[in-house]
Parts: sequence; C-alpha cells; structure tokens
Amino acid sequence: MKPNKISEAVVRRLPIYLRYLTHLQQMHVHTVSSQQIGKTLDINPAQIRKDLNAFGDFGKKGIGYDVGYLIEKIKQILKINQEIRVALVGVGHLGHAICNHNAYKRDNMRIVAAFDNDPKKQGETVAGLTIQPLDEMNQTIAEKQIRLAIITVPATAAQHVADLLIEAGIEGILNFAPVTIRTTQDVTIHHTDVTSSLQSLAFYLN
Amino acid sequence: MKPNKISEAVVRRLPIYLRYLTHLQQMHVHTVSSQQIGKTLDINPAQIRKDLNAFGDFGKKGIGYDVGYLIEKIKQILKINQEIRVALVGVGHLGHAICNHNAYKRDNMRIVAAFDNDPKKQGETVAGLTIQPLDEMNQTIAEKQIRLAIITVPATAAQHVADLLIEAGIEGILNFAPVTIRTTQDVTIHHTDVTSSLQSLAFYLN
DNA sequence: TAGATTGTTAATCGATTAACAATC
DNA sequence: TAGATTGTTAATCGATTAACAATC
Repeated sequence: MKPNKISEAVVRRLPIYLRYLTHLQQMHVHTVSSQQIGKTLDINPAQIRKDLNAFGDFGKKGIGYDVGYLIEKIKQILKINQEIRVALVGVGHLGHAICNHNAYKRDNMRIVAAFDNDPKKQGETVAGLTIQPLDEMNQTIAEKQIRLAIITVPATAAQHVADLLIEAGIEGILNFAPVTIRTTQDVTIHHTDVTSSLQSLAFYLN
Repeated sequence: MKPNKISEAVVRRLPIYLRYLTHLQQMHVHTVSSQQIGKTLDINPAQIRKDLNAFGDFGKKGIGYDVGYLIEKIKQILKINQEIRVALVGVGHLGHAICNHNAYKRDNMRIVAAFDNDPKKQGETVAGLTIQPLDEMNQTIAEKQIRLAIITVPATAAQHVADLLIEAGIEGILNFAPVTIRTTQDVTIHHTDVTSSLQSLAFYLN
C-alpha cells in the first residue's frame, strides 16, 4: 500500500466499487476492466485505475482486475475485513429503519447498541437490541468495543450527543441530524440529511 | 442573478447555509457575516461569499448579510419558494421513516404520493398517504404535478423504478438504493446510501 | 503477433483560499 | 474617522482526464 495521502473523493468511491464488484462476484464474473466498471458506475476509467493504483498494483495489463482479489483488497483498505461495531443514538423513525436494515443485511458493519433519551423507549427492543439510556453509553461503547456511531436524534440534541460519543472514544460519526457537528478531536464526521439533499435537487428543476 | 454555471459543490452548500440562516432567524438575529457563518458551519468565509456572490450582491460591505433577505434569495435560487411535490417509491422501513419525517416537517418539499409494488401494502396508509401500485404512477405524477422522486426500493428494482419515474416525467431523483442509477434523459440523480457512508467512515479508523 | 488494458505521467480543469480595494 | 466586512481578483491547491509506454 502506497502511503500517499488519499482524498475523501477516493474514499467515497471505494464502497461504490466494492458494491459493484460484489455484484459481479455473485454473477460469477471473475475478471473486470476499468472500462467495464466505469461504464456501469458512470465513472471515468482512468479515475478508477488511478484510485485503485494509489493502494497498489491490483490489476494485470492487458487483462483487467481479478474480481475476488480486488474485493479483498478494497475491504482491507476500508478496514472492513473485520467486524466494525456501531452504536446508534436516537431511535425515532429513521433510527428504527436503519437498525432494521442493518440487522437484515449481512455485512461487517454491525449495529450492536441503540440509545435513546426517552424513558418510554428505554427497555424496548429494536432489531433485537434493547434500547438503552444515554448514561450507559460510556460503559457499553467500551465493553462492546464500538468504534463508529450513527446519530439520528433531533438537530437540537445532535451536538451534545456527538460530544458524549467522542468523550466515550468513538472514532467516527455518521450524522443524520440537520445540523453541522463540530469537534476539536481527531474524529471523522460525515453528514447526510434528506432535506438538504432534496433541496439541492430542486435547484436543477427546469 | 449571474448566469455563470454553478458547480454541484455550491448547490450542495446552499441548503446548509439556508438551514443555519433559518436557525438564526428563529433566534431573532437579523444580520450575519460570512465569518460567523463559516465558523459555525466549518466553511471558509471566502468560500461562502463567493458562493453567494455567484447569484447576486446580497451582502452589505462593512455590515454583512441580512438574514431574512438572504433566506428569501436562497429559497429562490433553490426554487423552493414554491411547494415542490415529491413521490416516494418503496414503502419499507426507510421509505416509511422518510414519509413520516416529511409529514412532520413544515417545509416546501412535500411528499404527496407513495408507491409500492407489494399488494399487501397497497391501500394501507403511511403518514396520511394511501400506498398505490406502481401502475398508477404515471397518472398520479401528472395529476398531482409531482416533480421529484425518492427511491427506497431494493437495489434490484431501483433502475426499473427510475426508468418508470423518468418516463412519467419526473425531473429529479434522490436514490437510497445501493446501486448507481443511470439515464440518458435530462434528469438529475443524487445518490445516498447508508452502507456506503459507513464503509467510507471505516477507512479513517486508526 | 495483435488486441486489450493497466499503471502512470502530463495536461487540463475546477474548486478553494488569500488578499485587498471598495465601502458601509 | 476607524473598524468591519463584502465583492472579487489572483494564487494556490487538488482532482479529473487524456494519452501512451509497458505488458499480458
């Protein structure tokens, strides 16, 4: 693996490659070219070759990429060749949906704890998990070796919840609350918000 | 409004600005500087001024931006100063959550139709909407003047559903299915996928 | 060998940021 | 006036793409 610094754009494309390669594997396709990947995913083939080559020489000139080998390599790069345990905070409609979706899928990102500050929800289960109060976060995150967190609380609570999570040692956060979360710590925070996404779509209306 | 071409990066930031400005308005703040916005949203102030200035001279030198005025301007730019009607296809856990969330919010992006190809779901209601079969899509989209669509069906069905929506005259699609949707038509397609987002987060684990 | 495709450089393109005159 | 802040240019930085030698 070449240790040049990797841009976020590349990191965001890797899961997209992985998803398509996994699909190819299920179709029993053993080899694929950057051109074929590019055509399917609407990405420039040179871009794909450059992205992959930043981590090593995975392809064969004149042949292409071995699907199974490339899947393994990308999983290594993304560090998802091991189970990554995830906590979810805020079991509203969206949190509920994400928990169920995750339980149904079989991949290495596993939600193993769910928290909510509503006493009425605490003790109930979602996707097989008992909903816990926020003050159990520290202990549970340590005990279960949870490294990532998903925030699906209202905007007003999001920063506070993030602070608690970071304090508890979480290394990355995926935030669905419509607010920008900030931190001085070395924690990666990705934002995603349905409303903002829809609003930016509206810009392109004729 | 200056007619230079606007990059997608800018369009994605506009809703973020709008969100914060709306917050300021609720706090009865009347004026704000690019520096203040930048500090809160973790965005370079020069970036913010440049983004906004691409659409007109909205600020006052030495003073800053009038919050209410800027909100109106951004809404105009995003074309959300009118109600935009949205269809949702695929009423699973996620589709359900998005419908409920949208019904609860009071903004101008309104989900007014929900479709699912499962006969058991058809006729049931979600967030006050009767779930309809896919073959009613064409008529409903025309009648209700629906312009955007949210896809929350499984990956295997997503491209087909997108083709139907585009055929029905939809102008933009927000796709939550873990697959890249392609089209030859002039339709904007944005992708968002929880699994991919989590996977890219994992890259930054120590 | 001929055709295909990678790895990689160089060129291009675009986005971000610094800096400052204008001006409130 | 002095301080603050925009609008905007120029500089910088980074990402994408074209092109092609290497080679399977």
